[in-house]
Amino acid sequence: MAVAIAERKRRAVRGELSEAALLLLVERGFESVTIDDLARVAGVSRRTFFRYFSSKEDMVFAFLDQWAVRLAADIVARPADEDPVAAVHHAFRQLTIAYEDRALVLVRLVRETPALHQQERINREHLRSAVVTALARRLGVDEERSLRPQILATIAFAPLDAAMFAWFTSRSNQEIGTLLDEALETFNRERDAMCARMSASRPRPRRR
Amino acid sequence: MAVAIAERKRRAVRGELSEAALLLLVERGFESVTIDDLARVAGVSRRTFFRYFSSKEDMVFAFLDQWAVRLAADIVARPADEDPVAAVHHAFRQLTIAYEDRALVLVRLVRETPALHQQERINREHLRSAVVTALARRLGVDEERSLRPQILATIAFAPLDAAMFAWFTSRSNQEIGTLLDEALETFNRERDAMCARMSASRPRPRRR
DNA sequence: GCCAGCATGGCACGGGGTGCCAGAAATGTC
DNA sequence: GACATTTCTGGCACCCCGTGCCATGCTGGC
Repeated sequence: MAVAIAERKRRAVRGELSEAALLLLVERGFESVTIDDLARVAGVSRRTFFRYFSSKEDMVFAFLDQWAVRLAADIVARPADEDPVAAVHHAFRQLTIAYEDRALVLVRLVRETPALHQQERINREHLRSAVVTALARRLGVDEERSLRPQILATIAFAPLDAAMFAWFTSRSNQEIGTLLDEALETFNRERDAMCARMSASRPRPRRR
Repeated sequence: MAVAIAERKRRAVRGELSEAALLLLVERGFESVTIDDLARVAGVSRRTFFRYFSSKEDMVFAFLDQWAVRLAADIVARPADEDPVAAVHHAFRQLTIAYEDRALVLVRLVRETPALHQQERINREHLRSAVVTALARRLGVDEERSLRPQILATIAFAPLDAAMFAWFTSRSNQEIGTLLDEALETFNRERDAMCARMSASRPRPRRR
C-alpha cells in the first residue's frame, strides 16, 4: 500500500524539475522554449529530462498526477452509504482546497498556449478515469464489463469538468472554488429539472 | 450555408488518401509505419500528406470530423420542446445508423495501438464539444458564460461516451448499436435511481 | 497564347523522442 | 573502510515529425 521509496523519490525530482522549468515557460512562452532550454535551466541533461517527463506538455501538468491519485483515494474513503455522485463532489472539493496555491501562473500559461489546451483535456480525462476506477471499487463492479461506473463517473464529473474547463480557458481570473460552487449549483438545478420532467412524463404509478 | 467547393474537394481528397493508408496501417501496425510510407502508398509526397492531415493520428480519425458536424446539426434540428438530453440521444442514434459500415477494421486498429487510445479520447472530446455548442444554441445561452450547456452536454453524452469507449477498447467485438442500447438503458436506470434518492432525501414539500 | 491562382513536390532545417553504452553515484555487504 | 551491486546520469547517434520556402506543374478565364 505504501508508495515505494523509488517512486517517492521520482515524484520529488519531477516536482523539483518542473518548478524551475515552469518559470522559464511562463517568461518566454511555451512554444519558443526547447527541451534543451528546460533541461539546462533545471541543471540536467536532455536525456535525463526525458526520463522524468515524456514531453514538454507532460511536464506542465505533472502535478495532476498527484490530484488523480489523491482524488481516487478520497472517493474510496467516503462513507459507504453516501450517494456516489455526492461522494465524488465532496472528494473533489477537498482536493481543490488542498491544492489551491500557486496554480494561477500555470493557468495563465495554459490559456495562452493552444498546444496545452489539448493536453489539458487529456489530463482532465485522466482525472475522470481515476473517478471511474474509484467508483467501480465503491460499487463493487468490474469497470471493464459494466458501463455503470463509466456513466456515473462522467455524470458526477460533469460539473467539475465544466469548472476546470472554464478555469483553464475563459475564466482564469476567478478562483476555482467559486467556479466550482457555480458549477455544482447548476448541476443540481439541472438534475432537479430532469427529475421533475421524469415524474411529469410518467404518471407516477405510486405503487405501495 | 452551402459548403464551399474547395472545402468539398478537400474532404474528398482526405477520404481518398485515408482509404489507401488505412489498409497499410492495419496490415503493418500503426507504430511501424512512417508518414513517408503512408504518403508513398497514397501516391503523394510527404509534404502534401501534411497539407491534408496534421498527423498520422489525425488521418485515422478523419471521419470523426463529419460525425461532429452532422451530430451538431441533428441536435439543433430536433423538435424545440424536446428534452435536451433526449435530443442528444436521438441525434446520436441517427448518426450511428448512418455511419455503421466499415468501421470495424478501424476499431481493431485503435484497440491495438496505445498511441491511438489517447487520440481517440481527444476525438470523443471533440464530439462532446460539438454537443456543447449545439445545446448552447438550443438553450439560447452563451457557452462561454454559462456552464449549463457544458454540464448538460456532458451528462447527455455520458452514455454515448461510455459506449464508444467500450467499443474502442475492450468490446470491439460487439456492434456499436448494441452497446448504445446497453449504455442508454444503464443511463436511464441511474437517472431514475438518482431521482428516487432525491425525492427520498428531500421530504418533497408537495406545494400546490 | 498568356496570365493569374492554386495544388504539388522537393529540399532543408530545427526540434522531439529513444536506444545504447560508459561512467558516476548511491546503496548494500562484509 | 574496501569492495560489489544496483541505480541514475550524460552524451552520442539516430530516426522521425512537422514546417517554411521556393520552384514547378496544372487549372480555368480572357
